Amino acid sequence: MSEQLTKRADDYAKWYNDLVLKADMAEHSEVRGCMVIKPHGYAIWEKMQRALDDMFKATGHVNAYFPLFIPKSYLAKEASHVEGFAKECAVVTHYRLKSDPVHGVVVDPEAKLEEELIIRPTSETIIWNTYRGWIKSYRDLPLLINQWANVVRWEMRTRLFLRTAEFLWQEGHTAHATKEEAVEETMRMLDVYTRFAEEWLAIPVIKGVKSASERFAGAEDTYCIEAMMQDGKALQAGTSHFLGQNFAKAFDVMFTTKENKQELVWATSWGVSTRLVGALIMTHSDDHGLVLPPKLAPVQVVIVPIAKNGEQLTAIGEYIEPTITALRVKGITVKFDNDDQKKPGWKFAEYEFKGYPVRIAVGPRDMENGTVEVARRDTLEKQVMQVTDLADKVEHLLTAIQDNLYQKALAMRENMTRAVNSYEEFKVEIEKGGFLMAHWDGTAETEERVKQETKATIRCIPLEGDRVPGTCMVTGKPSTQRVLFARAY
RNA sequence: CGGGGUGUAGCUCAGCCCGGUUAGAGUGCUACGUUCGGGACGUAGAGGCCGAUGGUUCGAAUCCAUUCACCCCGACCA
Repeated sequence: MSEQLTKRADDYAKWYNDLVLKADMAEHSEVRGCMVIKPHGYAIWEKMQRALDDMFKATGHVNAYFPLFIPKSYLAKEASHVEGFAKECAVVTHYRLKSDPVHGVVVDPEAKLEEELIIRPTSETIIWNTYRGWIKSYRDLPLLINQWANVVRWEMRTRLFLRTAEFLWQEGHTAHATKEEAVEETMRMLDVYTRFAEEWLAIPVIKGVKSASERFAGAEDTYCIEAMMQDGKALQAGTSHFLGQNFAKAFDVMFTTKENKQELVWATSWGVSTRLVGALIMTHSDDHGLVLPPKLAPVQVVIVPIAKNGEQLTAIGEYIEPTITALRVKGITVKFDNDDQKKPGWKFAEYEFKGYPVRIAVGPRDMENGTVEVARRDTLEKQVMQVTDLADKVEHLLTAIQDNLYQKALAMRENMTRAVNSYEEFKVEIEKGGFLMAHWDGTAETEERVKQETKATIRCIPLEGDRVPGTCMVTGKPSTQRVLFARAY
């Protein structure tokens, strides 16, 4: 194999980086902190978008698009929001260049903006400023809007897909007449993300609420789904915020009730990003390369003919054609790789590395026997199958792979999740990685101390499972339930 | 912003300590032939301002200074 991949056990971070680059998903751009998402990576994101967008539509949302540029003053209107994002905003100060004999082009000092624009790190402010004009009456509510967009957060340190200066995401922004409706919406979207993670990404997640210090800047409550990567670190896979009336207050968004009273609107926002591509990689992939759950694989089944010459290739094409048709009728994406420039062995390695879930090899021997060789990427098992009813068998196999990936990820998480009862035990256990369920007194001081001393943070206060009270592992004060601690991405 | 590293062929890198013909390898690329059930082989070829600038020197990929870029580890964050 010419493309040597670092082993996970040797250096997990390097393995991840190598994999992203060598599987042709993305590369570093010339601009620091930014990446080029290449077709194989982007196709995965497109599949995610499609599935999520359908789920958003099914829950009553519509798409719209708001500007990339936000007047600087908007950000300042919500106190905690500005505090959260000010440090990482790119700012546009001028609107024109002019040619310069020495430097080619320079910023035209004459073209300074009256009010500087920031490039959105998120869109709450501009959206709520717009909503003010849209919402007048209870009849205008609820307003359920999503946008697919890019955002920029000037990060000091970046990693492909997991953290880049610019990234792609969706952000839902909804407005409601009552607190109850807004809370309900927050939870509904958290459930949508949970279903998406488990059914599509094949990643089991823990639903929870963030502690105050991890809360979104401007939210009353931030809910999240937390996933565990193979190295035992946590990764936040989605968030849903109950924003209360904070943005309505900041942007003066009032509506007239049935009783003809003026009231502030209740808000939510929720989002997932291209970081999910990173989550996908770090959950399922192995030392042989990318492993993709069938539901998100751009191509689910690749067929590699093994032919000595053009006639054989044609014969194989005819032999397998009914299967290809039958697979496509089932909505399964199939690629018949009849490129005679590349050899079968090369193709095997290539498709394996890029994570195609199922590979079917067909050669002269198969045509004699009425068979094909079917290889599954998740287990690397190969078996010879009769070509009869092959499409049905492959369909079942894809389902089995999807299920197997989820079960494997779940088993891994279960193995690496444990309850700890003392801080001493915690300090030892956290070094081994994984999720630690421990009692916490609910104070920011204790949380901060644990973070400083162990680098572990409270990922969330789980909404489900063990909710038995106890005493804080650090201070011994009362705790309402165990919370999830981990080191995180 | 601290610490470490790397810039030489499309890619991965050697050469640099100890300056000296025409700067190398593997891989990829092009052509032709033999091959084709796990990244084939042979033959012939194309491909480089050695990151940039300035010094030292008869002579610099190599020594010195400056500078730029990127990567990795930390602090900050989705």
